[in-house]
Amino acid sequence: MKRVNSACCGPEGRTDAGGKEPEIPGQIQKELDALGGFEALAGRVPDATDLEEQSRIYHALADPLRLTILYLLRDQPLCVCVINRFTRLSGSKLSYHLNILKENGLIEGEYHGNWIIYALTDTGRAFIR
Amino acid sequence: MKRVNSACCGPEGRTDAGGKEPEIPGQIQKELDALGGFEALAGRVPDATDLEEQSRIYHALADPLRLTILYLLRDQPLCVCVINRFTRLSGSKLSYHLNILKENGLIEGEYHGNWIIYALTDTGRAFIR
DNA sequence: ACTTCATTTCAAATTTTATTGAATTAATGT
DNA sequence: ACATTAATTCAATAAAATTTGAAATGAAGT
Repeated sequence: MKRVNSACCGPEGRTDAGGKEPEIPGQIQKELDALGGFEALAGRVPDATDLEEQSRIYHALADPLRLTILYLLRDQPLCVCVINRFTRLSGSKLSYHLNILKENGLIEGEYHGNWIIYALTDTGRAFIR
Repeated sequence: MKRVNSACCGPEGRTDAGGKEPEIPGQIQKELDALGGFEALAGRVPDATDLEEQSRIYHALADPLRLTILYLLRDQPLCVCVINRFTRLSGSKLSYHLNILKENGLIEGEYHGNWIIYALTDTGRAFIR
């Protein structure tokens, strides 16, 4: 890791005499204060529900196989059979990954006769260029 | 983004020794043909390297704690000490998550005197609005 | 050199996620 | 009702990610 300016930005005089909290370097403290101080940090972070929703979607996207499926569906809906014929996965494995994509709102599936046809949702489409 | 015929036909074989491919529903087959047939599917899927890179980034984003850190860094760089004071995580746990964000190019850190100051990279910023 | 502070690294334990193969459901046709 | 095909579900296992606490590192001050 790059190391820079060892002398410059120490903590300036503020002592936290009884304090157990770690010191904060002066430059950071200054920028923090300019933006409303430590307390204002909370306002920049989405609430827990929101963060969990976001991270669930990212988790669904975090696998090359699942991304492959999404790209396959980019231009047209497909039955599981075509996806399977392309990926050569075992049925249960493919089903497992399709389900993760579905549960997290990236694809949706619908029976058409004997087959299930999967298609990207709008959410899914937003991630596939 | 590069799209190349690579993700197809991986090492996982389906045990289909009888050699009979599953049927494809007529409507899907028609749409498939209109877009170049089954063979053209490969061209719509990025190559394996590309997919892995994408999924590594999504994995880094797939955790509420790590998203929290990214949002904290949205408006200014911060030392580990401030992030820690906000999140109240153990040092090693925080370090673990910072490292995942760093390894995947979402943040970068640099020593300033006694502290390490982390900041969003351009890549990281692209995901935090 | 020694001490302290901020942070990281390591190894072991725990938790979560993914893979496998067998069994099951759903739809269609006979 | 029975057989066939498409796809899912289940339970067990394997693999990967996360958490924990202790020890190590790097920088600055005494």
